[in-house]
Amino acid sequence: MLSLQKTRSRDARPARLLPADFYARDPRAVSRDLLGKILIRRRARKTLSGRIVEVEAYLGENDAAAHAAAGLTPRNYVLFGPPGRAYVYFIYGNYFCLNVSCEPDGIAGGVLFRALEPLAGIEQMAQERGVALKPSHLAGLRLLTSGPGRLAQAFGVTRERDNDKDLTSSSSDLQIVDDGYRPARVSVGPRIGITKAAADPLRFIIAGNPFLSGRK
DNA sequence: TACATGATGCCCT
DNA sequence: GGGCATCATGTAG
Repeated sequence: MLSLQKTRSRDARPARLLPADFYARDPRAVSRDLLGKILIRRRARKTLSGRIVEVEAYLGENDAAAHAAAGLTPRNYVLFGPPGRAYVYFIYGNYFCLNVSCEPDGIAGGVLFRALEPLAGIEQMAQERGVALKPSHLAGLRLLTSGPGRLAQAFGVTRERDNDKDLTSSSSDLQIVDDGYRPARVSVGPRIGITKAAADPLRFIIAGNPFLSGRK
């Protein structure tokens, strides 16, 4: 049986807000370095947070699977803009997906958040997801943030509310911070749910983490 | 447990 | 009008 909260930091080290230059790099490098960082949604009543355990890199206009491959459009302009901004898109008529823009301003690239390990605000996440939660039950917790559509819903992410939001601003209600945690082992494999460029190893995971997306 | 399928709406051609 | 960086549910084994 896997223990819960495998990645909860024991350190008292204060969390550091990731700056824009962290994202102003190749999405593959950003992806690897985002594993283990913490996504935070600050709300009036409660703060939600989750450890990043699975991401995918989407490259520029030469990546056939990337939205940027279509060239600059009203939908995907954030990918071409400054680094560290939220790119949110609507998919399959039901779900939003959250990305962060990479590369310097003018160059396209992004990272898709595919799975988090819930850390704080779990009751609120369950409410957003509309799931009845049995406390400390792993199968139930996995339903909250194990998948890109799920984590966006759990964190209340929408295109209207969050698209083009600056994740590197200290005044932002959506941020990514480093609390000093470092993954024991990172694995890389093919991206999920795509047909073009499907073989490229651009999916990055914390190996063995119980909150990865997909069936167990 | 594994796989197939329907729901659902926006964007781009 | 086709396709889509998904998820929940149903059915078969």
